[in-house]
Amino acid sequence: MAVQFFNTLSRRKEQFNPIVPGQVGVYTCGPTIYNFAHIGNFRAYMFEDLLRRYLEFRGFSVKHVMNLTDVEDKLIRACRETGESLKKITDFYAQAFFEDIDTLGIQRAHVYPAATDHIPEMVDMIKKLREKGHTYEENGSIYFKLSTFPEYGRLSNMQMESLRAGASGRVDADEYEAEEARDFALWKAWDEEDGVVFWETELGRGRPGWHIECSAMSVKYLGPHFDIHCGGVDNMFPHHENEIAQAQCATGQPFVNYWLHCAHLMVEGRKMSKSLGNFYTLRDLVEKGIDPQAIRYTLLATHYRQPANFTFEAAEAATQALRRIRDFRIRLEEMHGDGDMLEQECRKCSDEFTDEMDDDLNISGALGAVFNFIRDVNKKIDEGIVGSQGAANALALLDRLNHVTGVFAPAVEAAAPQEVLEQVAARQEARRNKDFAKADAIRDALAEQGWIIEDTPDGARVKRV
RNA sequence: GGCGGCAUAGCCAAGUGGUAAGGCAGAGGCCUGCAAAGCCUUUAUUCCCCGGUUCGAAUCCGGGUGCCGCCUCCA
Repeated sequence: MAVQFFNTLSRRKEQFNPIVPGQVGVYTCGPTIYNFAHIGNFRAYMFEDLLRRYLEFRGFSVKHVMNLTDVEDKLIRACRETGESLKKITDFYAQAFFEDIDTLGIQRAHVYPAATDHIPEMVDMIKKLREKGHTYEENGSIYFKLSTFPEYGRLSNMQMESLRAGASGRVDADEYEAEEARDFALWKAWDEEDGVVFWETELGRGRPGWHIECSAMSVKYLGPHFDIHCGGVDNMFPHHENEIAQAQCATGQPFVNYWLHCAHLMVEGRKMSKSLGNFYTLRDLVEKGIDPQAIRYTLLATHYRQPANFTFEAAEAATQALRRIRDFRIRLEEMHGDGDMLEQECRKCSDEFTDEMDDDLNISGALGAVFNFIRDVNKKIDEGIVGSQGAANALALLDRLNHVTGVFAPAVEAAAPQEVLEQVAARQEARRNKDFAKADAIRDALAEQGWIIEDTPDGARVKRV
């Protein structure tokens, strides 16, 4: 089977064929760095991470670009309210963002273009749009004239006529300067509220509209026509529609072949919101003592187009699932001698995993295949027929699948200190002497210190709780 | 008002016409000095509700109910 993705443009699964065989350009809408990202944001970044890793697993060479929005209304407000410079705020939250994606094991994109580093590119694109008659000016601001782009609305299936101006209640249509409320700003003229946040350009003193950065930067780093563009479903309209309008009108070429959109995350069955008290940043969850890998697992385990529900019970379940995986690896590492090569099990697992993932990244099915593999191999280990080579084959497979998912890694934990090992030895001695009361006392004492003792035919195994 | 998504066991969640994956939790058993880990059995006669199509539907169609997203800058 070939890789298939659900393309928002066609609303169906399509076989994935890159423009240049073997190479894939991926652009993903990144964070506005004005605050710590919340776990809903990370669900989207996790999906994009999985997409990129799976494409690489399937042999594609991927170039991944993710923008950082570092100039925008909320940021300017933050500057005004805190008195800090734009750069100080964005530098701080950009660093926090990178720390967070490292915590979650999300691979770094190849390029993280920041909007403020690409003002000339944006100005350039706006000039092209102006030359081609797609813009008009009002009070120094430049707007995109939607009526010049009949294709508008194709991605989100929105009929322009049906869009009610200001329906969301967030904008007072009367105050809007655009000829039509649907038109969007390419360039915003400076006003007093912007303070020192402005650029002097050929377009006048002002700042770019939000949408233009993604068009300008994606075209710069991936070319006018590239393969995949991702984002959350909320970005579909108007942001991605606007990107398409800007890019296609400016370059005269088709823009993106596959649009992939990630559904939202709910928390404890409700939409995440501060007023409901279920709004969490990654840092909040880590502070609660949840293993970042378990957070990764939880965010990853639901198919990306499915609305997901983050619960603390699910995070606990993920913690236990990871324990099962890690314990399985420990067992494999202890295998020795000749025995079953596990070739059949490995092939079955690998094939099923790939088939599931080929089908629009069906991670749930793929994880199911791996857990079936774990059970089948555990059974053979119980039968005592697995040797070191078979175990090595199984571990190699887990490593390969870990490159895709990041959840099949061995536990990262410090080796037991000497004192603990001495206690373990003392317990073994007690057991040999049938002094089980003493042996159990030592085990209980170690448990209180966070060490689990498991007796195996080859001796005691020491693990962190 | 318009457009779209979702509703599967206690929890998370696959499956989208052929008789309910997987993980966690629970129960019983094997193993163990006892545990832990592992394995086995078990846990939804049923997939939000009501109709319809079909030999057959969780899966298709119609109508409800509920939750979620978008409709100018929120993943």
